[in-house]
Amino acid sequence: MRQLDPKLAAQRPLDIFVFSIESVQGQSLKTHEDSLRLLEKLGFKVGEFQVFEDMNRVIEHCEKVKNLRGDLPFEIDGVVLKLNDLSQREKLGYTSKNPKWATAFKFPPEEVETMVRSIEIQVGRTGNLTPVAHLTPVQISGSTVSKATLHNEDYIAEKDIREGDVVVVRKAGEIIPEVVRVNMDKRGPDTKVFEFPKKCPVCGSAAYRNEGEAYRQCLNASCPAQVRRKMEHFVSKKAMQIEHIGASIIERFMDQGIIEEIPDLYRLEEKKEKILSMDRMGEKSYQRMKDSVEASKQRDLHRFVYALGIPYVGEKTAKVLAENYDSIDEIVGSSKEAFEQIDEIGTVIAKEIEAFFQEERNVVLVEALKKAGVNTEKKKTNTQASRVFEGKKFVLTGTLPTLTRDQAKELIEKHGGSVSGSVSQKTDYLLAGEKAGSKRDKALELGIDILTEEQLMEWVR
DNA sequence: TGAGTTCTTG
DNA sequence: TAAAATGGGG
DNA sequence: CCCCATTTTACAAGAACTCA
Repeated sequence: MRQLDPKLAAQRPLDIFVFSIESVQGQSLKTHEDSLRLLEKLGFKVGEFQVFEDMNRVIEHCEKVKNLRGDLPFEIDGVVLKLNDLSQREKLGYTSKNPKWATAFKFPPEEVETMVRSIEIQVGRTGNLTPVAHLTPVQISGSTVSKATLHNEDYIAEKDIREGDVVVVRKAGEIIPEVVRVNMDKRGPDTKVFEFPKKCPVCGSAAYRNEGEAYRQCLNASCPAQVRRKMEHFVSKKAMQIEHIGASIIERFMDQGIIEEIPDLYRLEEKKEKILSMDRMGEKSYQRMKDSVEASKQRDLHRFVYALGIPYVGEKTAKVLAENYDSIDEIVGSSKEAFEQIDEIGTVIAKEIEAFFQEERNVVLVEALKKAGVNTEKKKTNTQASRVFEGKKFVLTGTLPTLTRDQAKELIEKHGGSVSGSVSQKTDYLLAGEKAGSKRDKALELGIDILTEEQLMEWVR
């Protein structure tokens, strides 16, 4: 489906099951069942569903579907269980990743045997050493598996996984390869217990493992592997979102001495000659990278905080920090006592943040980025407003439940839309409240979408 | 200790 | 992991 | 025009760890 030319996609024998409806105008849906019935009535195919009152029936149903799996004209990997009552759903809400009102019952994944050719050690952004099994490639549920993570030292020891072993592999959730166990019957006579390296495989410095911790870590902050991974993290989509610079460009540029550390990304023009002289690097590639780097100077504070790669400061915690401080300088100048006062930040993370900014190198990094022109301050609400209404013309009518007309207008304009007085062909949306009159009729006649205040708010959120 | 996040992997 | 888009270079 | 390398993106889980 992912085609630039829709005609190409249209040629493919595609079909759709609709499984959810996000918002409807002029209808109040109380349950998920209602919404599916409505979709059916409107002519959409919906996935098969059933409503249960009793959890035991739900379990029975999952078992039943499991047995039906092979008979279906399409592949499934499980059954989705959702709370039917929409108001109850709202009460449960979401974590930052998942709804709390739905879960999936997954069928046991297909298991296949293959051989562990070698166990390689990778060094991550934080210095953690993670062992990865390189396998003789095998097909499992539709794709080729050639590697699988072994997590850590203990995991290997517990399952006694050795190079040369025949192992049972499966794809958890049909995606992530996992080594389930060793087939001991097929163990060769001269396999050796895997010895986890005590040195960083990249920089050779001693790798320590703290009491009670799972990972052995390379503590050398200048370890090339770590520097590289930190840079990948910095440019990544959820961090500074520098497009067209990925893992392999970073690696090649580092090998060529074009970049050594993160701030060098902002000085590509100094190395333009060298970049262009590289294989498969032309003016266009250079310019694209340059433009992306330039654009990254305008990212909001929370992205910057996340991009720094402070231990345990992921996306969520970065946002929490950015809500509590207006700039990176304020964060750098703060203390662990202050961090601890913030909800969701405890003693451990507070200490990590403080320690991070006590490192000279990290302060230098922040200063260098600031100097390069990277934004390190929280943007004002009006500049960070979304542009969801860009180019859209609105007309207001009736009395809105909570907003005054002026407030609604301000909100629409803040998000890039415009408001006009009367409904015409050019109108994109009618925002209608109580006692909407002729404008509403006109909008209906012209087939213009009619929004409630609630839907408008939903949109800008 | 349960819930949620981070970190890592293909 | 797979697949499409993109640009470089032959 | 074709081949190739690179990026991007969706998919997703499990282990480790923190917070409260």
